[in-house]
Amino acid sequence: MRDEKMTLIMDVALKHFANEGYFRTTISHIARHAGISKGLMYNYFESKEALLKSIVHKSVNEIYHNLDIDKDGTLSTEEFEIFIRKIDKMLKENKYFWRLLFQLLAQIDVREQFLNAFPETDSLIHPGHEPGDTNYPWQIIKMIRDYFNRKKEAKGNSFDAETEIDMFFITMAGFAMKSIYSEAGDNEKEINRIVGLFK
Amino acid sequence: MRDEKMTLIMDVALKHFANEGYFRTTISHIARHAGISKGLMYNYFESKEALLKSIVHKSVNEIYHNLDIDKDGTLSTEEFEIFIRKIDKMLKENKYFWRLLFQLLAQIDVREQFLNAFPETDSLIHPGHEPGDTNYPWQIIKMIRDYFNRKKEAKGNSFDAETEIDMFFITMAGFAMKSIYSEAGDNEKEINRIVGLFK
Amino acid sequence: MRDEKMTLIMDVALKHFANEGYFRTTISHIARHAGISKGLMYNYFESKEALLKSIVHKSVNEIYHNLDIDKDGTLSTEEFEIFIRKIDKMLKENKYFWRLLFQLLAQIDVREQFLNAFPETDSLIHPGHEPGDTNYPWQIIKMIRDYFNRKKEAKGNSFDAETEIDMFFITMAGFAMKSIYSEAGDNEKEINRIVGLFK
Amino acid sequence: MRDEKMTLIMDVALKHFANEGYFRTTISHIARHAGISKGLMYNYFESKEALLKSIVHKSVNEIYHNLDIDKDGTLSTEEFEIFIRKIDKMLKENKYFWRLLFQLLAQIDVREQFLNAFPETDSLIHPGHEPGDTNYPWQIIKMIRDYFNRKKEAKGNSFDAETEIDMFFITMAGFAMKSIYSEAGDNEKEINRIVGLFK
DNA sequence: GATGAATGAGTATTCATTCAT
DNA sequence: CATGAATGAATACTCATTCAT
Repeated sequence: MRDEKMTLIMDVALKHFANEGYFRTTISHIARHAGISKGLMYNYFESKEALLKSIVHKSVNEIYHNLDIDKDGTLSTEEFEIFIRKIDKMLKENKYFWRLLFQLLAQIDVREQFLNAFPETDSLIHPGHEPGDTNYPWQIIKMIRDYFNRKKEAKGNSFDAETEIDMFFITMAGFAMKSIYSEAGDNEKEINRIVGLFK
Repeated sequence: MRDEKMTLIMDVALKHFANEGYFRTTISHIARHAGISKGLMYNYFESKEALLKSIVHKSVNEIYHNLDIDKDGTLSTEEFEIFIRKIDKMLKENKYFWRLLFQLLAQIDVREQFLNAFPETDSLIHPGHEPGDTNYPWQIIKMIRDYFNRKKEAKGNSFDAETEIDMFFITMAGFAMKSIYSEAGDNEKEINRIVGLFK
Repeated sequence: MRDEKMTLIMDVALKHFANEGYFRTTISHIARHAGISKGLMYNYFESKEALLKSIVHKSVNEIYHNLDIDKDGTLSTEEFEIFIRKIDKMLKENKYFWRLLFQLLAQIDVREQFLNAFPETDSLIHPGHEPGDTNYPWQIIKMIRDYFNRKKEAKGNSFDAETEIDMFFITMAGFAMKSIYSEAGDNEKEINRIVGLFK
Repeated sequence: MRDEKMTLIMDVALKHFANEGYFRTTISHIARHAGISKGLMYNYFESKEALLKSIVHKSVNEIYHNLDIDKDGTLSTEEFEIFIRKIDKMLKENKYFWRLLFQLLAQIDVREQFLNAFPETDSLIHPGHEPGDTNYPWQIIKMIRDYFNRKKEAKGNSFDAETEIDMFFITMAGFAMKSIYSEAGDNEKEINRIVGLFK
C-alpha cells in the first residue's frame, strides 16, 4: 500500500511536471491532485527534487524493460524494424515522461546532471547486463551505432555510417517530438518511411 | 541609447533564459549581468513576462527577416535548397532563442499562448504582407506545404504529399534539436542528406 | 513494564535534549533511538512538553534523594564538606540533566515556568517535609543560607554572610559548569579548595 | 544607513535570541520588532544562521576592543584588578550576548562550531596581533594562565598554579552566570572578594 | 498495547515588483 | 534616467500530534 501511494504521487507529479513544467508545479498542487496532504508527500519523498529523480529513474527503468532489447545487444535487420515500432509504442505510452525529459534536457546544467546519473562506461553492452545498470541509455546508443557500422561492412565504403547514424538520431528525435506533443493518432506512415530509410 | 540598453538587457536575458531556464533566471541575475540596477529593468520592461515576450517577438522578427522569403511566398526547387541552408544558418545564429523556444513550447499552456500570439489567419501569405504581421510562422509553414503539394502534381499520385510534409517537419525538428544543443561544428553532410531526401 | 518503557523513553530523551537541545530533538528521533514507534510515545506522555516536564521532575526527585539531606535540614560544619562532595558526585551522575537544566534556564520565560513548578513557600523546610514537596530546591538554598548565617554568629560582624553566600553560589555554579561540560576526570583539588574557602 | 539597519536588526535579534532562545525566535518576530519586512532581513543577512554568526562575531569583536588588553599581552598584578573590573563591566554591557553564548555553548555540537570559528593557533599572543585575529579568546586565556604561572615563580612550589587557574575560571564562570541572569545591581563586594582571592 | 500513515499549522526563504531618493 | 532599499505573496519543507488499524 506504501508502494501504491508512491506510484499515485509519482503519476500525478509526472503529469503536472510534464504539462505545466517542473518549476511551476507546486508541491501543494501535486498533493491536492493526489488527494493527500502536503506533509505526507515528504513521508515518501525527501524533497521535490528527490521526487523528480524518482520519477526519472522509474520511467527509465520501465522504458528499459519495455524496449526489451535482445540480451546479446545486437540488432539484426529484422529486429531493427521491431525496434523502431517498440520505440513508437514507448513514446505513446510514456508521453508524459518524454515531455518532462525534453523539458529538463533543455536546461544545460540539468542535462549534465542527467548524464552523470546515467554514466557511460567502458563495459558497454557487457553480456549479462542487469536492469540495475545505469548505463542502459548508452547501451542502446551503442547497439544502434553497431547496427549501422555492420551495414557499412555489407554495403562497402560508399555507405557513410557516421552520417547515417546522425541522420537516424535526428529523425528519431524529430519523430519523438511530434509523437509526444500531438494528440495520439497513429504514425504508421511515418514509421514505414523511417524503416524504409534506415533499415 | 534607450534601444541599445533594451537590446543589451534582452540579449543577457535570452542567454540566461535559454541556458538556465526562464523560471530559474531571476531579474536580479539579469540586471547584475547586464550591469544595470533591478529598478531600471522596469523602466524598459513592464514585467518579467513582458521581457520574455519582447525577446520572443524580436527574435521571431529577426528570423523572419533573415529567412528573407521571396515576397511571392513560393518555393521553387532551387530555392528549396537555399531555404534549408538558411534554416541551418539561422539555427546556429539564434541558438539561444531556439533553446528558449523549445523550452517554452514544452509547457502545453505556454504553447497555447504562443499560438495565440501568432495566429493562423485565412489570408495566409496575402500579397503585400508586412513584417508586422504576426502570422508569419504560418506563412512559412504554408509555403512548405505548397512546395510539397506542387511536387505531388509533378510526380503523380504515388507521391504521398502529406506524409512527405510530416517527414520533412520531423526531420527538421530533429535537425534543429541537434544543432541548437551541440557545440558548433558544421552540419554539411546532414544538410546534403536532407536536401537529397526532400528536394 | 509500563514504568520501564517510560524510563527508557525519558533516558533517551534526556540525553538528546541535553546534547542537541530541546528544540532540535524531534519526537521521531527519540522514538527511533528508544526503539519504539512515535505513536506509542503518546501513550506514555501527553506531549513533548509533558515529556520534558516529567524528565525534570524525575531528575529533581532523584537528586533530592541522592543529596539525602539531614531530615532536620541543618548543615553542621562536618556535614558541609560531605554536602559539597555529594554535589560533586551528583553533578557527575546527572550530567545530562544539568546540561538540560542550564539550557532551559537560559531562556528567561522558561526560567519562570521552572520557578512556578518549584514554588518557594513560607513553610520552607517544614518539619516532616515529603519527597512530593515541590519546594525542595528552595529548602536546600535555605539550608545553605542558614549555614552561613550561623557561621556569622560564630565569627562576628566582620564576617559578611550575604557576600559569602553569594560567593558560594557563584563558585558552585562555576564548578557545576565545568563539571557537566567536561569529560569526566576528578575534581579533587578543586573540591578541596572550595571546602577550604567556605567550610 | 545600511549599517544602521544591520545594527538595528542585530540588536533586536540578539535580544530575542538571548531571552527566548534562538530556535523559538522566528524571523517574522525579529522583523516585526525591528519594524521591517521579513524579506528585507534577507537583504542584509543570508539566513537566520548567518544572522546569528554575524551577531556572535560582532559581539566578540566589541568585547575584544572593550577589554583593551595591553598590547604586550601580559598582566601585571595591578593590571589584574583592572582586568577583573573590565570583565564585570563587559558582562553588564553585553548581557544579552553572554546569555546567547551560554545558551549556544550548552549544545555540544554548536560548541564545536564555535571553537572552530575561533581556532587556537601556535602564535598565541603574537606581538602586533590585530582585531581581525580570530584567536583572541585564546589569547586572553593564555594571558591569564601566564599570570598565574608567573605568580608561581614568585611564590614557590607550594603555589599550585594549575588548580589556581581552574578555580579562577570556575569563579569567573559562576560570576558571569550570576551577573548576566540577574537584574543589574552592583557586584562590588563580590569583585573585591575575587580580587582578594586571585590577585 | 503498538504501529506508522496522515495531517496541517508553522517556519525559513525567495523573488518579482514598487517607489522614495 | 538610475538606484537599491523595501515589500509581501508564494513556496518548500518540518514536525508535533492524531487516529484507524
